[in-house]
Amino acid sequence: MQTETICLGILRNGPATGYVIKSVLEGPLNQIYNLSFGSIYPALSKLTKEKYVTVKQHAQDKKPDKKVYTITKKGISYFEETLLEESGKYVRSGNYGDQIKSEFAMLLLFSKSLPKENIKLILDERILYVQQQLNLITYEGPLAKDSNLNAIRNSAQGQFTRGLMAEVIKTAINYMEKNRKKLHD
Amino acid sequence: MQTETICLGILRNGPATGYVIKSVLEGPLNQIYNLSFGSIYPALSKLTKEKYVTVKQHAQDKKPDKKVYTITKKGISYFEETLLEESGKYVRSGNYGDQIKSEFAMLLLFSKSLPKENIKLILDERILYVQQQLNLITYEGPLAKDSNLNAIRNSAQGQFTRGLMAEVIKTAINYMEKNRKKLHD
DNA sequence: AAGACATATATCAGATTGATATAGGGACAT
DNA sequence: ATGTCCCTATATCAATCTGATATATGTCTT
Repeated sequence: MQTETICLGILRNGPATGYVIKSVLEGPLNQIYNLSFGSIYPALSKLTKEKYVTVKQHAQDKKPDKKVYTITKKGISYFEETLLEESGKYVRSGNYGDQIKSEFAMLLLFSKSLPKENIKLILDERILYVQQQLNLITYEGPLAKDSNLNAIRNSAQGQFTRGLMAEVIKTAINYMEKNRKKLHD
Repeated sequence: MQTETICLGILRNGPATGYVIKSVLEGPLNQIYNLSFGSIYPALSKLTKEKYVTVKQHAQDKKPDKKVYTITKKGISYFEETLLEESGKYVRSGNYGDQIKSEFAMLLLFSKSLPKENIKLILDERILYVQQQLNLITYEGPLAKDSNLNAIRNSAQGQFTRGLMAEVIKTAINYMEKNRKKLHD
C-alpha cells in the first residue's frame, strides 16, 4: 500500500499533522503498519501538490510551526477509488501481516547456535514485550488530543482489526509459554 | 537482522546457492522473512570477500552456472557472535512479526470506504489465501533436492517456529470467520 | 510448437529506513 | 540553578531493499 494512500486513509478521520500520522501508526493501532518521517513528509508534500489535501500553517507561540493537513473532496474520491482498485492485491500478501521481516522468528530458527541460558532470557523478554504490546492494543482509556486516532480506534473497523491482532497475540503468548521447553531443556 | 546474517544462518545447515536461499525463505518456512535476489546476491559477494563463505562454481551441462556457497569456520564464529550480540534487539520489534507492513490490516481499517459486497469478497479470498499459507507451513511431505531446507524444517527450532506460526494463523482464520459480519452486515 | 514454469544469476530505478539536525518546552533530579 | 531527558514538530540523506526486468536453457503440458 502506498504511503500516500495510508496518509489519506488516516486523514479521512480528521485533519492531522505529519507527526500525528506517525503517532497513529505507533499507538493502540500499532502492530499493523509503520512508516518513518522520511516517507510521511514527502508523501504529504506530493498530496498537497496534487490537491488531494490542503495545508494550514499554524504558527505556534512557543513551539515549532504546525502544518495541519486536511483531505479534499478530490482526495476522498481518489482514496476510495484506489482502495477499491487495489484491494485484491492486499489480500494475498503475508498470512496475517504482510511483507514479513520477523527478526524474532529468525532468531528462534537460528537459536541452536545460542547458549541455552540466553534462549531462556530471550523468551522471558519476548513474552514480557509481547504482553506490553497486547496491553497497548487492548487499551480502552482516553487518548486526548487527536480525535483522529479516537475515531479510528472506536469504529467497527478499528474494533475488528484490534480484536484480530489481540487474539493472535494471545495465541502467540500461550504457545511460547507451553512450548518453550523444547528450545532450552 | 542483516541479510548477511540470514544467509549465514541458512548456510549453517548446509551449502546452498543464492537461488536455494531465496527458496528456503519462500517454502514451508515462509511467512517469517523474505528477501529479494537484489539483496541476497550482493550479500553473498560481500561474505565471500570477507572469507565468511567460499564459492564453488559448478559449470552445468545445460543449465546456467551454479555458485554453491559454503560457510567457513570464520563464518560460523562470526555468525554465532553476531547472533548473541544482537539477540536482545530482535526481541523488541513487532508483536509476532517485526517490521510490520500489514496491507491487509490497513485495508480492513479503511474498509468503511468500500462497498459491502467487496468487503465480503475480500474476506472470502483472504480466508482462502490464509488457509493455503497454513497448509504450506504445516506440510510434512518430502521436499526433494535441498537438504538445507529439510534440516531447518525438521530441527526442534524449526518445529517450534512453524508450530507458533500455525497456531497464530489458525486463530486468525477463526476470528475472521466468527466476526466478519461486523464488517459487512 | 507454443506457452508456462522451473532453475539460475544479475542489475537498477525508485522507495524506505534509521540516524541525525534543528528548536523550544516541561519535568525531575542533583 | 543546571543538566538530562523526553515531547512536540519538521526535515534531510546515506545506506539499504524491493520489484521489475534481462538473460539463458530445460521440461512439462496442451
